[in-house]
Amino acid sequence: MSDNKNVKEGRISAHNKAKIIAAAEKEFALQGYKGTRLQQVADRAKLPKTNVLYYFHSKEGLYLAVLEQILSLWNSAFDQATVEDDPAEVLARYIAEKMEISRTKPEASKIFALEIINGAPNLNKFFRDQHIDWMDSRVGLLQTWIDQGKINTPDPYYLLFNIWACSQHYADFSAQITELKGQAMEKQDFTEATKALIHLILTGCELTIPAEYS
Amino acid sequence: MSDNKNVKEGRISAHNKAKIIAAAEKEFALQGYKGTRLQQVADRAKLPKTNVLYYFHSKEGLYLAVLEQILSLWNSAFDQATVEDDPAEVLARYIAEKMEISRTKPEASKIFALEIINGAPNLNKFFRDQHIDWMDSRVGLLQTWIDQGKINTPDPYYLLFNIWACSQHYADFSAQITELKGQAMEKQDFTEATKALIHLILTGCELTIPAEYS
DNA sequence: CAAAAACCTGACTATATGGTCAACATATTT
DNA sequence: AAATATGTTGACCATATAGTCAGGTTTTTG
Repeated sequence: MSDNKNVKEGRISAHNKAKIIAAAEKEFALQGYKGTRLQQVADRAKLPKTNVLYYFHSKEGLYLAVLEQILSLWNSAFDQATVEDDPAEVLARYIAEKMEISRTKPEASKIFALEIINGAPNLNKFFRDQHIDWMDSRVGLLQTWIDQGKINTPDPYYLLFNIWACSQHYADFSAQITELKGQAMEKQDFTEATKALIHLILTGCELTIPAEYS
Repeated sequence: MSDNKNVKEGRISAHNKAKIIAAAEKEFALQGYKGTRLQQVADRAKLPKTNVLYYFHSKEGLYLAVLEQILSLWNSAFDQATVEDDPAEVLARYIAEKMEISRTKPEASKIFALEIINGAPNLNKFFRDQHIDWMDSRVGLLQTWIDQGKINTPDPYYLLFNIWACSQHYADFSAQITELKGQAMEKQDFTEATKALIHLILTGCELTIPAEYS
């Protein structure tokens, strides 16, 4: 995972890698891949630029390391859901999870968005196949629920796309939201936005909203 | 609008400006501002790079011209809706319009998204104020409908954000959607996606879906 | 406590790219 | 048909930046 045959296993200073990746995450999210300057990453991490290159042999290597860490955020309780579970519970929890990521990891969300807008040239390397498998599996589950008449929605693909779209939006478009609401969203605002989204999606699927999410 | 005191009103060759802007739109959408090379814009427009600089004195000038054109897409029938109108009709039509823009102008949508992810440094110059006014007005309208019990949703802001999020998603994340669905969305797929989204949002607001959108 | 491995970094380089400029070409006006 | 405004372009430049390298320091290991 993290030992991209870079250096033969950094011991004490794997600490530095973390600092650099954290700094790089912020820079990539704000400036994009091409717009990010290694010098700025180094400055943010309070290390000389050469040190950054020492751990990650190239800008691309650094970017891939950042991306790899970001993709781990896709893991969710929804992965293990089965037909036995309650659709309303599962979906509400999934939406809440996604919203929580947007709140706590907005940079990760932005980098993911930038990558996809760019045509996902790097994601495909180590994400594509498992992502497709995951999708097939989850679409299958949702379709079963639809067939059983438990949820009412025209298409499981579009349902998932719309959930992702809305939850990601609160991270990716935070600048616009801040302008239009007059101030940045706080934790409390996210709680309300999450409730609103769960209300919209579950009601939209003719599901009853679980008590803990209403 | 288009005569940024650049050149004293190009006559025959305002034609070139259009060619350059169209080329730039594609490049900026795919590569981002920093990632876009003027040479590539010029190549795509089949003109020498110097000619691009002749019409748009700088890369930033070109970008702003592109952005300005994109922002005109925000105009919508929803702008003129009043309390008298039928909320279901108005919202369904608005969603359909937004989806149509995602289908026919994906580059514009992507550039807008990139700009906002970047913190909207340029949008604020000539979009911010009117955008805020528009939002206040439309939120007011929706709130009236909510108060009248015509639509059931917790918050007009989040309703609009979620509509934008979903409709934009089909343009911005087309690469991911193509991977997961196995092929790029065609016009017919957009028709289905639009129906699915209208179903989700209107049902989510406890509105009846107008016949022409079901 | 050596020796080796890992870590650190200032000085440098190759290259790419936004932008300038001056000479030239073509339209437009009087 | 001058004269003037507008359009065209190759050659050039200043600058920024990813990446190299050699010589150093610190840490780990036997």
